Amino acid sequence: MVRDPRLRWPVVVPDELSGLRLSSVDRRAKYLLLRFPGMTAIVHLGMSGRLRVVSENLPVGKHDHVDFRFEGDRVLRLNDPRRFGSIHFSDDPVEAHWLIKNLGPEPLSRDFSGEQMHRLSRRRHQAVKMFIMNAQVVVGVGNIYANEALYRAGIRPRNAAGRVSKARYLELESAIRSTLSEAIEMGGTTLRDYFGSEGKPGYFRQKLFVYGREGEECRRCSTELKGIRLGQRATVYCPTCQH
DNA sequence: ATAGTCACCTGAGCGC
DNA sequence: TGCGCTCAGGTGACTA
Repeated sequence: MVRDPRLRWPVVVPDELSGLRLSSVDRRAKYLLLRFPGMTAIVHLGMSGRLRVVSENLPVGKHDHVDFRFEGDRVLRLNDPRRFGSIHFSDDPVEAHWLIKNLGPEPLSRDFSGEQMHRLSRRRHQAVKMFIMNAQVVVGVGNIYANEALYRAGIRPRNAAGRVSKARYLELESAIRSTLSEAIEMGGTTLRDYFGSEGKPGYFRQKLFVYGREGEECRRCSTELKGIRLGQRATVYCPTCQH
């Protein structure tokens, strides 16, 4: 039941969804895949989206845009203040969906490698930070984790992707893996008003080396961390530890 | 084809 | 207390 269809794209629910039983929930990149027989809901939470299972009697709150109604009185309720999220439905295999089909490898899978990043990056002048935030290269690396991974790998964000050596891409691969694994372990990163599924903050913020620390001292060498903008996104690095 | 910019949206935070 | 401004972020669309 769509209360307000105005998410990133207008929400359109196919009639055939009615009566289907949710069979499983998967994930691809930052998309949640709610699998129904013959139909998949592709849900992105954007920046501020939350899904909660509540009673249908729970008063509808501000920004409660969509309800998936289930048996009994339970509903899966989407709340998304900033409306950067989205919901699509596909009765074809999701791998063929336009949002999914061009996505790069999962960063925690064996399909992801520094080797491949190196190969893909040849002759590219784009900044390496933008390169690893490109979902066709690897998925799941947003602004915060791109900053952190580059710090861990000792690479300057502004370096041209095509000039980063294979050895450094191998470093970067493990930096991305460790950064994301640890962040997941700690429940993600809470900044400002952004909270996790239980309404609790993510504690990875305490382990950030550079993100949000512009002007503060590098935890490793005490150099003042430098802030720049890259692709219109906040970028922070240590001029001493990262080259 | 690649690279860079724009746009979407709301609430937090800040200066006055 | 309130007003207005800036910023944050994911990612497709657009421009050059």
